[in-house]
Amino acid sequence: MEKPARTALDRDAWIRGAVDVVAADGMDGLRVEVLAKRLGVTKGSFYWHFKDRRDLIDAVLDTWREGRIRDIRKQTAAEPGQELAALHHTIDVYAAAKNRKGIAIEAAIRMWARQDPPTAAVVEEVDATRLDCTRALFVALGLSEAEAKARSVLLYAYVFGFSMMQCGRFPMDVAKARRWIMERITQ
Amino acid sequence: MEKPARTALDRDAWIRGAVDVVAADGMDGLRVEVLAKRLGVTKGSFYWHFKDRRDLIDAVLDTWREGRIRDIRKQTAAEPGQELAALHHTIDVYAAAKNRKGIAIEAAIRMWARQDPPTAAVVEEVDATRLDCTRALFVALGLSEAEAKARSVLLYAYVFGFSMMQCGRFPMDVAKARRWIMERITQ
DNA sequence: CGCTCTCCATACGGTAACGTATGGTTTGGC
DNA sequence: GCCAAACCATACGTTACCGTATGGAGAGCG
Repeated sequence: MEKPARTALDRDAWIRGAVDVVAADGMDGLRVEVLAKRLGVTKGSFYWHFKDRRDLIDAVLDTWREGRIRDIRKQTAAEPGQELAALHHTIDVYAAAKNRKGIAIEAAIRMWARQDPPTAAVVEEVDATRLDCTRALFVALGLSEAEAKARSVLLYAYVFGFSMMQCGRFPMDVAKARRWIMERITQ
Repeated sequence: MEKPARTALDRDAWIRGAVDVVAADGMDGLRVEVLAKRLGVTKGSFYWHFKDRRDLIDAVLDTWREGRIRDIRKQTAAEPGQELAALHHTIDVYAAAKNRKGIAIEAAIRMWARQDPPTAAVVEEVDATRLDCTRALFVALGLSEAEAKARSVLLYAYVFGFSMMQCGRFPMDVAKARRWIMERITQ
């Protein structure tokens, strides 16, 4: 009868390709015919799997939201006594240079959210989840609710903000600064 | 003979309109014919004042760079003894909700810089200037070079990052958190 | 008045992309 | 072997936008 597995797989292939394009060119750069060419097919295939371009965008957003929420829950699931290490690890993972693609997607989606309310809602959910996860870690370390929340905000603001900055012409010891900042946020 | 005043003025009017569009729709949304309609003229006028669309983008970038550099120098020009107040004021100005348009332009240009090396160079110059200005304030407050640089990075990363976050679904006392964070950065 | 220079409108050809319609190819079930 | 469903290619009409070519209106000046 049906083959939802294969269908789901092919739809996922489109979504994966779309995510790559978004990372490289932003949501505005996500074009049906361009993506089709990238995947070696024509848009006849696209309009079989998706209603229209908006349908693809929504699918990308859903995938992103679920992945980010699953990820932050995993990163912040610390054994008692390992909360500080989990915080350090979280900062490292999100601010890491190896995460260039993830950062690009974050930026693209947040930019797109400025003109698309549904996307803004998704970003809001992801941010709330992330903030709450690190808040819980800070609370477990003995801080007050208010300070735990403030530190969480500072943590993510730093991570996102640093990824948007171009420090190439500002001479400094990056590793040293990073260590100092991490201490400042977590201790 | 010539009337550089009027010509410069009209070119500036195009640039001002372009900046508005960039703030609202990003650099990809900056379209010659759309902007012309916004300004109540046709693109015949545009191609009189500009060589092509790229010429307009470069003009927008130049205007932005000069404005940002002039602005940060003004914000951080503190009398001796007023350095801490200047730092607080700088954070307030850049992170202020009243500065929504400025923040939108920052985000749009930084997004565009990801795919446009000349823009990346402009962003790099602006960032280096800003970082150096606050670095000088921290040094004037008696901190070491290394710590002054680290604090500057944290300061701007926080400002930019916070502007990209959607904290609507994260319940907290925003004013209180902001005060805590500001203390954490400057003291 | 007539000339020139500035500034803009109109008209054009070309490209890219959207979404639809329709037909062709493969594949699993009978 | 045949049918139907899944999947994709092709062709089409439409819109938006780029950049160019060309003409025209108005201002300043002799």
